[in-house]
Amino acid sequence: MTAEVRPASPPLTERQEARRRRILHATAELACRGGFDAVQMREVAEAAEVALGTLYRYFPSKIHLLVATMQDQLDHLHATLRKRPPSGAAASERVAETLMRAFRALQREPNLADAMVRALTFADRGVSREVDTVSRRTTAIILDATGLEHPTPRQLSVVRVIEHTWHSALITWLSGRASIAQVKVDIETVCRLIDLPDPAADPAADAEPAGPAVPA
Amino acid sequence: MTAEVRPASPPLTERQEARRRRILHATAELACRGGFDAVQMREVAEAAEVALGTLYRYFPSKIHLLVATMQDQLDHLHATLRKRPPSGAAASERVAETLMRAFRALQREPNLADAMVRALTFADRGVSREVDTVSRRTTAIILDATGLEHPTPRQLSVVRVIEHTWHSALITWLSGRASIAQVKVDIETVCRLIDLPDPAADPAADAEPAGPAVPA
DNA sequence: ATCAAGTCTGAAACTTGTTCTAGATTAGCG
DNA sequence: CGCTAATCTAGAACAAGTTTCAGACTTGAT
Repeated sequence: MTAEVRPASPPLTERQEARRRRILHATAELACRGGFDAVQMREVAEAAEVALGTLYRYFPSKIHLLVATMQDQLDHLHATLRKRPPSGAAASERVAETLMRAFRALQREPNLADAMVRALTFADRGVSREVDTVSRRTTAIILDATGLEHPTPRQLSVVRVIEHTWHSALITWLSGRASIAQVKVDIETVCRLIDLPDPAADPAADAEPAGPAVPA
Repeated sequence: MTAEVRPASPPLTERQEARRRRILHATAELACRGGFDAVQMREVAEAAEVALGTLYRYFPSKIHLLVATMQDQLDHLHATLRKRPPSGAAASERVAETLMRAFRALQREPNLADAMVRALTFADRGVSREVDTVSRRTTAIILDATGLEHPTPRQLSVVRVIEHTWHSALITWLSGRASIAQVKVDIETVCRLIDLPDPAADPAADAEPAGPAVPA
């Protein structure tokens, strides 16, 4: 619950970049077998061949580490998705298709998914910045799928709702409380919101347009 | 990650019931100042005047304890809500009104909300049963607000999506990444799904109707 | 090449959730 | 009442996240 060293990351040397990569790689490795609990800081440090203190210098907590891993994986995913854009006619279909593709990717490594998603939702205020980065990337993926160039505030809210559903549905699946089929139905259900017309004037829609409300 | 003693709870003696109450009360107390981190098992035990081992006999983990606390609070809430049912004309308005009332209740004790919600989303498979109870109570509250007597599978999916949004929006608020106004907009946005007509035939809608998919 | 500042290592210590043990208490029953 | 099984207590012990520290190593600038 400490650590304040964000104000613009100083450029890393090559060896440092390599260490960072080794750490993230070891983390994903351990997460793939065993999930959240199997990612133990001492083991990550050992597998990445860095001292425990160094691991904590790079990632100030286990949660930071796993959220950073998620950022990493999201980058891969976004790149993959760009290569073959969704094919549906309606925006809602394209978004649902995109999310189901992401879902299938997560199903391939359910333990890794477990580790990343649990970290994401367990993160407290100290990890706001990093969680927000993940959220912005997810938003970007969804907006890409909609094809919208200049989304209205209402549409942004719809995208947020889709993201909420996405995260929470993942959790219920990971904790064994919902089936894959149910997640699919829920995603398709929420995506229907996209195609709804914007009501002309709704004063509630643009209270606090976007951007996080992170306190100093 | 052990403990299997659910198959019908044996009736508790009076003293046991009292202990259970003391524990839940102490938990809520500690949670109110300090949130999730302030609920420390040793402190709960001390405040409730039971031994640590006894605390663990009643609630096999901190997560179980906090989820049970949430069940407790939900009961209060549901009772309160029944007294003054929502007044909106459309089902979507009534649900939004109900959830916003619940939200305002949580705002009164944000630390307690933090403890309960974090526990809920962090819970792993070992807590499925208890989390599912909370989920069913939440569903009941929402269905009450809709006024629907015999919801269709599609409508149940909508209710699940609303629940997803509710949980996830709470998390973003608790972690300081969304304002109260944003949560309000998101809730109102997702509630618009309720008033959508049921498309006549959608084969996806009734794959795996309801009920948790908890493995033995 | 050399010095200062910053970084990395290894190891121990500390915190808090969880488990375990031995003995005291309690509850139900004949 | 007296017995037995279950429950409760106090406290130690263990596990994993986090912090700390002394000393070795790098880096960058002179």
